[in-house]
Amino acid sequence: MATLKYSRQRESIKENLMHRRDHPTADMIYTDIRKIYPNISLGTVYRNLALLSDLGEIRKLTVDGGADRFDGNISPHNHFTCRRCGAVLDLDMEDISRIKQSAEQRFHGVIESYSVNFYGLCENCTEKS
Amino acid sequence: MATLKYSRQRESIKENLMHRRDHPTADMIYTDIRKIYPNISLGTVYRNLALLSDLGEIRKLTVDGGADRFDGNISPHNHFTCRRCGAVLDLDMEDISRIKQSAEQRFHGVIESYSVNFYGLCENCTEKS
DNA sequence: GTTTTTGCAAAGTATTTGCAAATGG
DNA sequence: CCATTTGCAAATACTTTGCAAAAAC
Repeated sequence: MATLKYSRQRESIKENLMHRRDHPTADMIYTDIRKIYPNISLGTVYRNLALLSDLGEIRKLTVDGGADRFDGNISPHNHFTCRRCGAVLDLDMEDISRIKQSAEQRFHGVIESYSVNFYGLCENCTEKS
Repeated sequence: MATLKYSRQRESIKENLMHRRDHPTADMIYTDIRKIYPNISLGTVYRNLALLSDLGEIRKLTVDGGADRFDGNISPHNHFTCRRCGAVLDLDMEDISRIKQSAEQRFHGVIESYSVNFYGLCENCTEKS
């Protein structure tokens, strides 16, 4: 049955994710939440991130190099990862969802989702080049 | 100066990658190469894959869930990953490289590359649903 | 009271690295 | 010879998991 029960840890994790725009790793969230719940464990953070992601309440981002990132913004949008500082940023760009239809055209199977990641140097790191 | 020296292990790894279309993980390549060089170590496989990837002779693919994949085909193309069997397939689809310009339009930084991954069920797994 | 969630620690993957020996040029 | 590469093993990074206690309902 797996009825879902409330937990303040989970609530706090979601809350944390909703109020930041930096696409943190599980560990970054853990560090942050510990200021409120000093006894929370990293395992609990991972468990709840997986659960929230399965529920579709948050989004998990797999980017090149390093740990997975998490995003409280589930509306369709794409990301940029800076190869120098590692920052993961939202990209403000026109809708490209037609690439899904484009991929489906000659594909024999079911395409359920897709993810687009851009890489390069962010504004900050470009200046410091 | 880091002058590049020949190594049959590296040659064999590249050769292996060039003759398969299944986007293997480092470990899959390791298993295969050991039939030819039984003493090769997994570390050597990882080192050479990283080197070849840095040289631009092969491509490293980071996909959701699990180990990185490697592709001997460096011409621009996109991939599909099956959530059931884990297979990573090439997608035969129209050119979508304009999404890069689209992303650059309002972005203050440098976009050097991008990767597009589609997810769902492959033909085989769709039938068995 | 029963079920879910937690904290802790240990285990499980995936990948990298230090070092002495082997190989390449 | 000198520089690079290798094999091996240990180390690291990230994530999952077993279990008894705590919290939710």
